[in-house]
Amino acid sequence: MKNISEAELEVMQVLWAKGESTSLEIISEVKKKKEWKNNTIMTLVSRLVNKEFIDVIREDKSLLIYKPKVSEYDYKSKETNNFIEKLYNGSINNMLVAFAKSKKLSKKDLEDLMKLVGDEEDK
Amino acid sequence: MKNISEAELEVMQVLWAKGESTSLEIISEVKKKKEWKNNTIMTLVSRLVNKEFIDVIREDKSLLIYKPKVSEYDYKSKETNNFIEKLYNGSINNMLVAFAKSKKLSKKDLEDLMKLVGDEEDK
DNA sequence: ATTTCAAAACTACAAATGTAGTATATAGAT
DNA sequence: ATCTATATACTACATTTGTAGTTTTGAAAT
Repeated sequence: MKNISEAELEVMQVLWAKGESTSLEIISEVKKKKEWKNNTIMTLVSRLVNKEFIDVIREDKSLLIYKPKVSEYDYKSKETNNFIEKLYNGSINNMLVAFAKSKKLSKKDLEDLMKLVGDEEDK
Repeated sequence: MKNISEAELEVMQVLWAKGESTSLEIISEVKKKKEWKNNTIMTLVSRLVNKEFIDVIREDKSLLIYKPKVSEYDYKSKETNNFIEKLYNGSINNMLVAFAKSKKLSKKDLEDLMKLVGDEEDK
């Protein structure tokens, strides 16, 4: 599978949030965060279509509709695993240790997570 | 600051682990993980020197010595924050929730971390 | 002093990425 | 049927990255 570049990710985030969108909606959403020209944004869209991360649907009249082909969860967990592999030798714990030390992860954060994990493990 | 590319990171990991190395050592270490030509590896080194992630020291005779200019911790935390910013809206918790759900993070992992955080917070 | 061999420097080139501009096609207005 | 506005497609170009090959330099051997 190809990669989603950093700029392209901005477009995917919109599609994941909206489920699907027209070019106009993508453009207006992306512009809330980035000062990119319409053409720039549409170039990213079309590259994502080529890379098969987005489906294009022609719904009868006029405007095309763009729809993500990969789920946000699938893509992000793959990426996250990759990231942890590269920087932390594959151990999420290595990573968290670094964060815990820098105080960016508090006891309370962890307690909340414990609850969540507890619930999930019971299921 | 510039970026360390994925291939370049392989070189930095060696330098971080060793503290400093000669070209020969870098090459032999990198080759333990990647099937790259010597020239390829040295290209990465020289790009890192240009990007100022590595210092070159000419220690009297012959072989140059390469030394990291950024600390592993500094670089990796910056990168990690960046990553979390891009994918998880800046919240490490968002990320952990995803992992907890996929069971890649167990209750025991979290308990271990709790201890660590506890210790650190006392200091 | 000359030769040789390896380290270091420099050059190369395709693919991916960021960032658009230009051309075309077509729905809607007249 | 023609014109117009703009959505969509296609082209462009500099930079970064992956992946080396070629040239130069200088220490060691003879």
